[in-house]
Amino acid sequence: MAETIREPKQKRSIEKKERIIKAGYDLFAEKGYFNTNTAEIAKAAGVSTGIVYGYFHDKRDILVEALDIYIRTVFTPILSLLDGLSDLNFATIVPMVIERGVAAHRENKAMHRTLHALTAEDELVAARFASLEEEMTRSLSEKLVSLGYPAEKVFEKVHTAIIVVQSFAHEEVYDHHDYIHYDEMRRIVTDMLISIF
Amino acid sequence: MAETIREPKQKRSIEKKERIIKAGYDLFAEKGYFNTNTAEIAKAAGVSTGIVYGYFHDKRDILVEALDIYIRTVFTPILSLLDGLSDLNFATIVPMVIERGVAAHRENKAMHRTLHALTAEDELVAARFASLEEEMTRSLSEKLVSLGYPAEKVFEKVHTAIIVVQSFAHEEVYDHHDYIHYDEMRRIVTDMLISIF
Amino acid sequence: MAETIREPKQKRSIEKKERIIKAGYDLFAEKGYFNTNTAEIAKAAGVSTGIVYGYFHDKRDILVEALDIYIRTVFTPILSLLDGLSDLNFATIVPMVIERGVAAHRENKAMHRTLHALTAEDELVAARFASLEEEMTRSLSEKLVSLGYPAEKVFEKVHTAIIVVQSFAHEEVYDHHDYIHYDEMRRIVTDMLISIF
Amino acid sequence: MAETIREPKQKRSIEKKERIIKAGYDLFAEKGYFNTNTAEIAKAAGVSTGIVYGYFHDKRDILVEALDIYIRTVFTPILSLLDGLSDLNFATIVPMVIERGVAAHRENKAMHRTLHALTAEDELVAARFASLEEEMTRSLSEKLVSLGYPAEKVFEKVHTAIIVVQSFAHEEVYDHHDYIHYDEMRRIVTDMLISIF
DNA sequence: CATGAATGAGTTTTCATTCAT
DNA sequence: AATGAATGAAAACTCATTCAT
Repeated sequence: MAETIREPKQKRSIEKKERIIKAGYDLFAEKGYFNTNTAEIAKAAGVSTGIVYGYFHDKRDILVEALDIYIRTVFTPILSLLDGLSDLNFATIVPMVIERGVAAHRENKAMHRTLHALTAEDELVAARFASLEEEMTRSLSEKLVSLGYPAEKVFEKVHTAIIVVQSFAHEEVYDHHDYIHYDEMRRIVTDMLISIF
Repeated sequence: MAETIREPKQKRSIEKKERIIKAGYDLFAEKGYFNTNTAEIAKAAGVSTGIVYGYFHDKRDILVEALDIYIRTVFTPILSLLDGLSDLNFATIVPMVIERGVAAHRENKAMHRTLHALTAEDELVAARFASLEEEMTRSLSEKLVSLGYPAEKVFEKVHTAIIVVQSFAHEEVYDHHDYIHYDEMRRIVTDMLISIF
Repeated sequence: MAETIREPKQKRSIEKKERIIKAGYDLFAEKGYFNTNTAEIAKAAGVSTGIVYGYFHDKRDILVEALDIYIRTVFTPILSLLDGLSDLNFATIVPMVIERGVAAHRENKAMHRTLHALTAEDELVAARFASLEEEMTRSLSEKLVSLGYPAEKVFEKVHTAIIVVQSFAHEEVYDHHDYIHYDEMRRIVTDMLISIF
Repeated sequence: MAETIREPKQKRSIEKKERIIKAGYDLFAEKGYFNTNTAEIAKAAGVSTGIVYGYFHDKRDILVEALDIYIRTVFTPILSLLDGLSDLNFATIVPMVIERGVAAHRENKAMHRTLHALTAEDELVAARFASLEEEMTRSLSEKLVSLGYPAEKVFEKVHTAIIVVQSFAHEEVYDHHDYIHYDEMRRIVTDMLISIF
């Protein structure tokens, strides 16, 4: 009963599964998770409703796989940003990271919002989000330490930086208030973060 | 076909309406908006399902009113924090504000999460959240300026401070990662914010 | 969640609940349990699909209530048959009981079949059927003993009689084979049962 | 549009068809007809879902073939029981037949239940069951008459015996009530049947 | 012959909203 | 104003059967 999920091996099937995830991703992003139904996803993916349940346990399962894609999309470029570095000039690094963070938000605008939202209604999504943050914090911290940065309080510093970048990116991408000059704000945030390190 | 939402004048009615909002607030906070149905709200409020629609247009309307309560609950104490001040010693102010922000989060823990989540599925909620931030930024900025703080970039500074405090409070209240020492992190955030002003 | 079942107090509601059970009863009897869906039941009862779930947990719940009706219908007349007796003349009693048993079968023909069938797919139904038999055996046995019949092996005798009557009734009502003269067969069964007592 | 059901001639195919019937038999017996799906049957038989429709018209067709197996299984040993007889000593025959009937029930316990159940939802199954009984009655009657038993009412007597044995076997195998001593009951049934002949 | 992915109609169930009382 | 029974559209999910490979 429970194990009727197909792990597609053939190329055509893999493509189909990915089409479903993509359709789910787009629809969830556009209309929100609760405003999207499986029939729509199937239709958007160009498959029947039935086969959706051949690849996924249920609707939430699609979301979870979409979440993984999202995480990879957002996480990887930020990490790879530090790969090329040999010394630690935060006056250069911080603006780059902020830029990348904002870009990631912008590129996945709607999905970020939806996924973030689900955090309140779904434990599993919340857990994955938390572990994404953890992984980012750990990876970045290790990178810094390997480049000679003192290990003391490095987790706390990096974690603070991450939530600040996220907040700012979220702010700039979604909440865009008229009374704020975002260039100025970005400069303030940048200086603030440099002051940590 | 006139809109038939009552603006209850009598005390008994006002109480009843408030009981419904309170019940909605608690239930939404506990189980999320989509996992709560109107019958439950009515029952928890001790009224009939039908009369809910005498006081509210629809289910979302209850949410919106609950949102207002939330906003008042969170907003007022932070603003009043600055009321007693006569000079601007940020080394004192910043920790107080952070403390207040975390407390507000803690006291309204679940509701914050739910409301924040709805931001992605509901335009109106998103708009109210945005205007809450705007109002806070404006009020606080004016307060600072009236106390002699230079007006230049004050909106941006205050706004940055607000989102940072929010992020940190959210972090400390919900996401509580094992690998983070929150005392240290709070100190880092405090210093960081002081550095802005 | 689980306790949203209405226990209707008002006459109109009780009637409605009974209409649903009756509709279920008839439809299950006519087309079988698995070939009947809730929408049909609702339609036949002249109610909406939704309200069915106001009165019953699920489709099977309707069946269970129908089963209770069936049991009462079949059981009561047979028991009351013995009520008027003051002495034990089995040459009179046995034909009467057979007659009543066949009549009960005939009157509830299709439902008996369906209910009996469900025994194989549903534990609860099987259990209720078993306890019906138990109750019948006990009641009849007590009755006989109170009228002076020796208590020794009375359960076994009565139980045997019950299953024989049931089998014969089932046979006569449903399976009606051409090569059998049912008058003769009934006489054989009658004599056979008299021989027990 | 010719009917495309294969009548498998090759040994491998015949085996495959029989594996499907066997799988169906076991699964239907275990979980009931409606709670078993064709994919499960195919999997249990070690074949693809598609090929099932190469050997059977539809799901019910599998059931029908399983029914035939069941009938042979139950029918043959009882008939052969009488093969060795040369005289008619019912005091010996009746207990043997009862014993065989109970054994057949016990060995095909679950399937009997399922098949019997289907009687209510499926005409064809009902018809086959009826003709099984007819065949048994006729064969046994002929046997008896050929051994010198008077032909008068022999069908009715034999048929009565058959349904009684069936009922008792069903009772002993499935319904096993605590308040019944089955040894005693079997003795009662035995005596009762001997009294017929 | 064989595979197993794909179909899509059909089923159960929920729930925001309405309405007779 | 108030009740709570009633509505019915909509949603998630299943599965017998077909079909491209």
